[in-house]
Amino acid sequence: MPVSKKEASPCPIDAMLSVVDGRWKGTILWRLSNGPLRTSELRRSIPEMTERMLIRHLQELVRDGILVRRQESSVPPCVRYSISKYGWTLVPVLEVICTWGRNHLRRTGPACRIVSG
Amino acid sequence: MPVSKKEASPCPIDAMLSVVDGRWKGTILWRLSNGPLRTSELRRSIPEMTERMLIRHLQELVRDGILVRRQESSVPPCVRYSISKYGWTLVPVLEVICTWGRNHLRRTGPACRIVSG
DNA sequence: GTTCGTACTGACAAAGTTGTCAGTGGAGGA
DNA sequence: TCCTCCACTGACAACTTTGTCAGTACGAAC
Repeated sequence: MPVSKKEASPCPIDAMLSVVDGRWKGTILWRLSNGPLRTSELRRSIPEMTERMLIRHLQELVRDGILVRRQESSVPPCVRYSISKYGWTLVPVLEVICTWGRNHLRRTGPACRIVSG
Repeated sequence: MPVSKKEASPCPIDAMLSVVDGRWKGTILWRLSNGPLRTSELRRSIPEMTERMLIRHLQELVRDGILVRRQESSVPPCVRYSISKYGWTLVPVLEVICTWGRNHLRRTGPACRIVSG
């Protein structure tokens, strides 16, 4: 069940976009850029997102090497997601994207609720 | 008939991605970053893309203010698309995306055919 | 006078993404 | 005992995006 639509593309732009693309991936990465979070913490911090989609996106980000999944073998289970070393190379790119997007919103839409809020 | 899926989102990352997202938008922008092109020139330069999709993406990019459409009132019609002044602010962002993507492909996939080719 | 090229539109099918719902197993609380 | 929490899976419906096909108007080439 892939979440990102693109099959492997040889275009670097597509390749990059396929990593962050997905309805909630950007948001998830912003949340995690403040430090590791448990699955349920992430879910509660993005109430519009369903648990199903969260988990699907998390799995893809882990597959792409952007996130690390760490599980404490306890009951109830405790799984913590964090941005991997490789994932951190993506963060400055997201910042550039965000800067442009913020400016773009000033032309068209309302202020941001996710990043500056 | 929207091509980009996202309704207006207050998140700047989503806002930026909604502009470049779409199966062929990145490629179209790369082509046009070398100078204006006619519709048919663009179509021929990206043979995997159908004319229908090209036109839909072009219209969205014009709507978003990224491209400018200039029509010479001649027969047969001659329409030329170019990157707008505002659109040029997007190009450095695409370059950052491209750089990361190229590196990402080195971890996983083959070399690029669209940008470096 | 039939076909080609140009830049498009509309209707619709196919494919891809997201959302909904139910269910897993075991600890802990009422 | 029943219910909740935790992190997840599977089946499938709903929606979005992409692709296919036909058709428009006009002139020019053959």
